[in-house]
Amino acid sequence: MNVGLADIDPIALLHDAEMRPTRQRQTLAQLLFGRVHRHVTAEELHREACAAGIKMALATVYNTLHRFTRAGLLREVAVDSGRRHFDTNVSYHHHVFDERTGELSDIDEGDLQISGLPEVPDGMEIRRVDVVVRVGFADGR
Amino acid sequence: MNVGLADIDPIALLHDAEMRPTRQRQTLAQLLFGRVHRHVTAEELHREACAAGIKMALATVYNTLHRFTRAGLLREVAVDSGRRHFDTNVSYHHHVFDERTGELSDIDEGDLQISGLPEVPDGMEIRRVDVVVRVGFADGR
DNA sequence: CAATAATTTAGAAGCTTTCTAAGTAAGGTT
DNA sequence: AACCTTACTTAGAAAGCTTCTAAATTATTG
Repeated sequence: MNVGLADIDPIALLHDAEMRPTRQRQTLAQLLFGRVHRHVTAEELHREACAAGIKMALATVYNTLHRFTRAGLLREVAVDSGRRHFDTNVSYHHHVFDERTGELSDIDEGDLQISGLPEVPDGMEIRRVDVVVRVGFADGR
Repeated sequence: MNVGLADIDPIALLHDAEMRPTRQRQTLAQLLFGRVHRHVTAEELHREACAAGIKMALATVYNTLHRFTRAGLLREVAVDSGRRHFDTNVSYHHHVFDERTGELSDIDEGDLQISGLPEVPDGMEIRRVDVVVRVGFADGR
């Protein structure tokens, strides 16, 4: 349960997403989908790619994160109003956000349950439900 | 339920929040707490204040929103990673976010229920739980 | 009314994200 | 391979929101 992913083939993954298998995208796919599920921001992922020796423009990371999201490989999570967070786990689940560290972690599907989602008007649909449990030190800060 | 607030006295409100009753803060308090519950961004509130004839620096609006939040008069809602949203309704409730319009609306307390909130380690506490139901057109865009 | 402390302000600065236009790489065809 | 076409990457600029700074103003206290 949620321990990891099968080893993936970045080229096949990119092919399925109808994206050309460039060196940059292969690197990012490897970093994102290579092992366990992850939560990343563009900046973090960019730093990792550079650290791995594959320098690329930050704009490329942004472009790729958006393409992956559009392809259903990533899901965006609205946690803070400063930066965008992306989650490789696209199945239905919710999050804990640690306000000290800025770290995001999954709540296993089924642990947290929601009932009473509102009706939406005809022609509209629920796109996503974000539940973020924000935790911090009990003593204020 | 949730139709409005009693008319407030901005000076008393500011006094209770241990904030000096400046003209700017009185104006903002009036706009925020004068009638029904509201969701605002700094930019919106600033525009309203200017439209009401009380020009003030955008920085003042930010400062005041933060002070009000710290005083428990406002609550921040994490919905989009571009701007901060503040809600005058600080009681426990959740939100619907319309992705077309960028508008935020309340879900009445009790309509949407959550169970199974996670345990947090000793010394930590749950600061806030944000539930945002994101809606949009059923046909993609 | 003077003295002190808090607040406001304009503008600059900071950050994250997006845009632009030019260069580069990939895929398909011969 | 060589070629053509289209997709992708890139650096840098630009945009958008928020915070900072230092000086001027305003509120409070004695």
